[in-house]
Amino acid sequence: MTSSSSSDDHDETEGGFAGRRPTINDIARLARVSKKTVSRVINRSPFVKEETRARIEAVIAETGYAPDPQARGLAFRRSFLIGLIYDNPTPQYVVNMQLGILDGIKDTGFELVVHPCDRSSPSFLADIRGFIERQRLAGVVLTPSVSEDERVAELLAEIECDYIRIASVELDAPDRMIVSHDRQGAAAAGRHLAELGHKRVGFISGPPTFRSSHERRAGFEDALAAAGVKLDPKYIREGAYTFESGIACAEQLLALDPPPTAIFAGNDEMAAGVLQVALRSGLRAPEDISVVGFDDFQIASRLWPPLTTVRAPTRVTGRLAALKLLGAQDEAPARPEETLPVLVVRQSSGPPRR
Amino acid sequence: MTSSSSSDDHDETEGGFAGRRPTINDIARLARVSKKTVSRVINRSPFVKEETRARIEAVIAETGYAPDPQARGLAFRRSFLIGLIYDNPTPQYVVNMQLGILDGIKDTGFELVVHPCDRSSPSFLADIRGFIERQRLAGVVLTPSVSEDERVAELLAEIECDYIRIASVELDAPDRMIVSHDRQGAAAAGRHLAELGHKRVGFISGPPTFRSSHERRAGFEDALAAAGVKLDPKYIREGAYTFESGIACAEQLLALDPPPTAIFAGNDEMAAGVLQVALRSGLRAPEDISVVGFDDFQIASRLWPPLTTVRAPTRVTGRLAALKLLGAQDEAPARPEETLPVLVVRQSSGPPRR
DNA sequence: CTGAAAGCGCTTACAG
DNA sequence: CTGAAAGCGCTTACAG
Repeated sequence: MTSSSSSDDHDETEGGFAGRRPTINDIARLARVSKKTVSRVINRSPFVKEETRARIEAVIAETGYAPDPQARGLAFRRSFLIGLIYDNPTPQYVVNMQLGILDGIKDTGFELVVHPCDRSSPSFLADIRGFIERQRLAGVVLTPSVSEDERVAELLAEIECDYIRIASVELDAPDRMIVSHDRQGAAAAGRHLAELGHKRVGFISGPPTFRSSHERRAGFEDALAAAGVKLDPKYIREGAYTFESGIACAEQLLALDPPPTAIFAGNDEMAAGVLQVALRSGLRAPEDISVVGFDDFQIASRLWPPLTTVRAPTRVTGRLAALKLLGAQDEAPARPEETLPVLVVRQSSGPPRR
Repeated sequence: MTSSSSSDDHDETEGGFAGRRPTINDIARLARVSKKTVSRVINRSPFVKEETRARIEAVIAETGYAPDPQARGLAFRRSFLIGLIYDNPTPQYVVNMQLGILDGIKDTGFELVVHPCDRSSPSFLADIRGFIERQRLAGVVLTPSVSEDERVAELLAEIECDYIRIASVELDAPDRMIVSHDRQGAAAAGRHLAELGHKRVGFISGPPTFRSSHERRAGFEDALAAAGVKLDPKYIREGAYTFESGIACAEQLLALDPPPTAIFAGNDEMAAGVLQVALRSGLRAPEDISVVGFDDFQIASRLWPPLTTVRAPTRVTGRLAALKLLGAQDEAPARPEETLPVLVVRQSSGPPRR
């Protein structure tokens, strides 16, 4: 036995590499193959004899070997990082989305890098480009409203960065899109209010720059119409998806004569504004005014009365986006019902007084 | 001129590298130095002649060159990634902390990788270890309550990973700690209620497993005592920093005879529970019961009445943690007042009825 | 089905 | 103050 022929009489199982982690060379030597063959196993090449593969995998398991993502990335000219690009004021959306993406990349060796940005900044596009090119990202997930910006999509196509756009309408090729079903969620809110017997119904939309604003209005309006209730333009206001805009719009709507008996706000933040105005004015919900929101973020159940709202499956959406980005949609398919928004009826909605 | 002596008659300014980004070799060639010297400039070595440095920096600026973090990381045996490790149910805390860390690493070439974890999982420590070693993280920021787990600190020391612990008490060496001043924030809440004239004051603590629970209680109790108000044990309940626990504790406190005229909850979530119980019971705040929270997250101003609370400078704390981790505290020092919690008086607190 | 050579874009010793 | 050589831990051609 020459001194170089083997060293497996040393303790080279887990933690036995003199404090350093095993590398592909260690695995190759222990399994008596070239590192190229170990590489084939790592990358799931089909061109490896079953027996060889088994031997290599045994050594990998025994040593706890994990390939170095930086070295792989350097050779691949592409990192194992997924970027989440967003410009969203709602922390809970961001956190839920992150959790979902993390669900999707779990045990794949990919990691999530977060990148908030400012769509109104002059360096908006240059920032995104720099971020992606510098890190050689494997791909990015775009959430509204960044996802709705065609300049971003064009940029990503130009620099050949894989991406998934999450939006309420199909803005791109199906394999680059996750469509959230805002329209259906808003329709559930419309049916709910119609079923309760409301005729004078108010609506506070999000800003027109968000596609979801239009989708939620359309779903709501269609569902009302289907139940024979007309959404009167005089009961419609344009908000900005913010608490403050909810307050301003609610003040206007509740000052009308006659006022609406119910208000559907485009998101929970604005619904919170409606409730605050109502309570401040001495109105009671739902006796004097029914209020329905959209999102079902934590705030919804903390308000008084607890808010009837539409729960969007943000985390599931994030997981699906990650799986699609990694081309692994089939691995953990979501049940269809998991991807649909669902109406959560709490105490802020009830029949109109008369 | 030999064919290899120079090629700067080609267009090799920004975007002129035939679609590829410039590398250290391109810069070295254009600046007529070795790549080692370019490397010295990148790494701010003092041993470069000023004239040489200027020439290299000019070429870097002209070409838009940015060193590849993966290649640097591979050579350094350490990535340019900062990990945020947390087990925290409050989305807004997480998002604010992320924003702060991103503030701190802006333009440094480092990126933020998020890693939520479950402190109660049997693989908790192994997960963290795997995450750090696999990615060769440059360092991690730990937030409560992960930051308070000595096993985590020991693990990080063992694998020689730099870390910063954010906690309400000095648990570690100063250069590894960012101390949040929970005690002072809670004291402001205590002074506020004492000044309003409350004598029968209730307190709902966070879970004993969080150091902040003790700090907030101590600060509150001390401030009351200084004002001659005793915090009677019968008005103290142990919550869990959750909305539900706030409800449960409030139900108990408000059922006492006589009930407290004011309640300080250890965080906004529990304060929201207190307000919900009060409103549900037909009590009015602040006329029948004053309520004060801690955090000033979005929910605070959405509640009815808007919640008096203590605003913690989470984002600033995150920035300071990142700067400390990168050893650049001096670069953008925070003004001391930026790092202190501040009482935000809204409408949920007022003088007791009698 | 398997491997030896060259290379990804940087840095660390080591010289000078 | 500057550089040539070797190496970080992988993968991509290219052979066989």
